[in-house]
Amino acid sequence: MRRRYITIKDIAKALDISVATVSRALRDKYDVSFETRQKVLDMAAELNYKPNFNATGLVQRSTHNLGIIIPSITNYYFSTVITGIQRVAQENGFNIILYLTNDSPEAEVTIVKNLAGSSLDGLLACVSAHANNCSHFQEMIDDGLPVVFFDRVASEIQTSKVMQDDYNGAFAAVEHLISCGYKRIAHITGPKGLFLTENRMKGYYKALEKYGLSLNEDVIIHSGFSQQDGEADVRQLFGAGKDRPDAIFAVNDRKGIGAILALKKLSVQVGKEVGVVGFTNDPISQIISPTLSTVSEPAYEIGKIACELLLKHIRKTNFPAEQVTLSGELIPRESTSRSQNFIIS
Amino acid sequence: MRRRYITIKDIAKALDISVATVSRALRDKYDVSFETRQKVLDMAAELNYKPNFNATGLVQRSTHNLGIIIPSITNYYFSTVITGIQRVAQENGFNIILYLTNDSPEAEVTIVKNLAGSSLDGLLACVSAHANNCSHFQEMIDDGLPVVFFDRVASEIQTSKVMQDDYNGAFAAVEHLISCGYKRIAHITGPKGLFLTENRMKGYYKALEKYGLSLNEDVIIHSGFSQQDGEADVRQLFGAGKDRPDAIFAVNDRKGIGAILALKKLSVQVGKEVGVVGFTNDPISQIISPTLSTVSEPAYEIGKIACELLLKHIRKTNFPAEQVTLSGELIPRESTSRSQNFIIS
DNA sequence: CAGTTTTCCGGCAACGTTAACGTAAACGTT
DNA sequence: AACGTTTACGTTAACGTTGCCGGAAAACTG
Repeated sequence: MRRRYITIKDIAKALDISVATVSRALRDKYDVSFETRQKVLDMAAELNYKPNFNATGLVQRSTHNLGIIIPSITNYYFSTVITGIQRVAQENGFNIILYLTNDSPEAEVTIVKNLAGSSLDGLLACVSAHANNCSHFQEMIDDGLPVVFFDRVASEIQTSKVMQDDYNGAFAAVEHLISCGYKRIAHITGPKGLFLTENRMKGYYKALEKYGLSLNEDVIIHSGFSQQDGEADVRQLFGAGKDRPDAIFAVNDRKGIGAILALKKLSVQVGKEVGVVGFTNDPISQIISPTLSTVSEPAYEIGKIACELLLKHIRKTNFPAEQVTLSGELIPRESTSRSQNFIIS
Repeated sequence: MRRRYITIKDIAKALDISVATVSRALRDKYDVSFETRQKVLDMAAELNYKPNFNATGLVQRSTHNLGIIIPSITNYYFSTVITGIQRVAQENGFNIILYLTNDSPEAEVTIVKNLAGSSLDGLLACVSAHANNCSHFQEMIDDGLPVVFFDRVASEIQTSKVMQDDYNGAFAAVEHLISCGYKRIAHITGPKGLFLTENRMKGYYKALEKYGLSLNEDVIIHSGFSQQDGEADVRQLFGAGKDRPDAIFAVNDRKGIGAILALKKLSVQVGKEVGVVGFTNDPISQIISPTLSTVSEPAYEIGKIACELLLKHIRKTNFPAEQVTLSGELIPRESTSRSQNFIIS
């Protein structure tokens, strides 16, 4: 139980006017003269008045809180998206409340079901990797809570979504590998069923098709999104008795990093013997040796736009759902360069 | 303006009892019979009742929101601390609200001053790098808002604080460098005046002193905490006409990474010629080549304990301030190994 | 100058919940 | 049988704010 704060009643009493007038004056609305408004503002500043969001929220049926549901924040992409969201939210006087699912669908459902409806004005969501069902989000929307998806979107739900151009990004990545002369290109990707995974895979297929390379299901591995997953995938691809690929397209940089590390352990010369390209442009991709070729993702921009869209949904009921796709850029680095000579350390 | 939610009034009306009884039944308190409690619970489930936090917050003078003020979240340490905080908060039914200062003292002051007091039950804070004054935090505390500092603490403020053992960690790092035979050890550190910076510097001094190495102010550089700062510091240390150091103790891994990259650009063999040790045990320190020796920080644990302490302050007024120091561990890797041979890529 | 409009302000109810208090019925006690 | 106790509920007043309505005073109209 906190100390009592200054309220508009205190201001009203101090100036011997009514609370209604104070309220209007503070919100700069109709029906209040210049002088009284000035007096109220001065007194509010003097008493260090802070509005009580619980009270305003109660009467206006709104808090100024936006929820963010995200698998984790300990990687470059997610933390940058959140930074973008936070920036827009702060500029517009909204708080962001963070919920972490740890990529567990059960945790996600629990969190969403427990979202006390009234304590949130809107929701930004990135679905967990192994989600098989998104009806809990649909329920929120039916309840009248605006929801905007980013990155890992729930394709079956009709609402605004913001993502990078997974299809064309993947296409560019694989096209780049092909243009470097790699022929047998593996794809280590995320869980099946995820829209993001599907789209990057389609780009991969399309590039192979365009350049007349045969599609080989053996070199496509579905697993999680972590560095460890990347390492394990490569160990599998390069296991004994396998027909080894000469290039790897990883669904993201973390898996690409894992791939490079695993290849180095296998004494494979990355770039020269086996090309690797990732997706994200995580700063770490410039630090690893050899540096990792990748496709940049506008993470900050995605967060920013997602939040802006959510605010539009909040401010205007029945704001039509928009689907925004931001394009990235291919960034060739050493991991797809055959000319250089990298020594295994 | 959201759709109206089910309230306890609806439940009361449906069962033809009073709202007070419903309220008591839902909170499992005194003065309600087993049968009516059961009826209320069933009806609440049937109607999908969700409590309105604005209303409870208003009457109890509390929300279930904890604020986190932090310079940024796009690095391993901070995002991991937040993950720890989030976990504890979620388990205890608290939300966390994120505020980012971007290491700008002005932004920090603005954010703290605008924290609508009534919308927060407590505050976790990590002060910005160039803060010269922490009176805005003191004001919050005087206002009755519990505040707990973590990592970068404001030493002059009397409240609970959680941090790693900067002094002994730094001592261990420098002692390790000395034991590896490095003699002229530079220290690239954070801004002056920060408690964390001071403590790590004291550990550095102490190790030099213990092993009879002379202290040379020329090889101590104060700057920011980023990788770029680390690179710039090394360029300065290894500039023309300088008496070059043969080892670098970086205040954190990001600067250590920057140092390694800069040294590689200068064609200096890291480890063999110049040893580098960082602080944090960021995963990236195992990915860079050569891998970076470091002192681990229990980031998740720090977040967890900070949040637990804050909850204690919230639940019990005048809970005595505690100062928790967690010890890390020296992790020697290639960047301080003279035997190995690293080729510059 | 009477009548009409505008300006400015106060009173009151409401938002959903809880705490304090009141009370009727049932139960125990001697 | 008369009294206190306990149990289980209802009534009411807050919490801080805003929206609606009404009304007095001031300003404008012809």
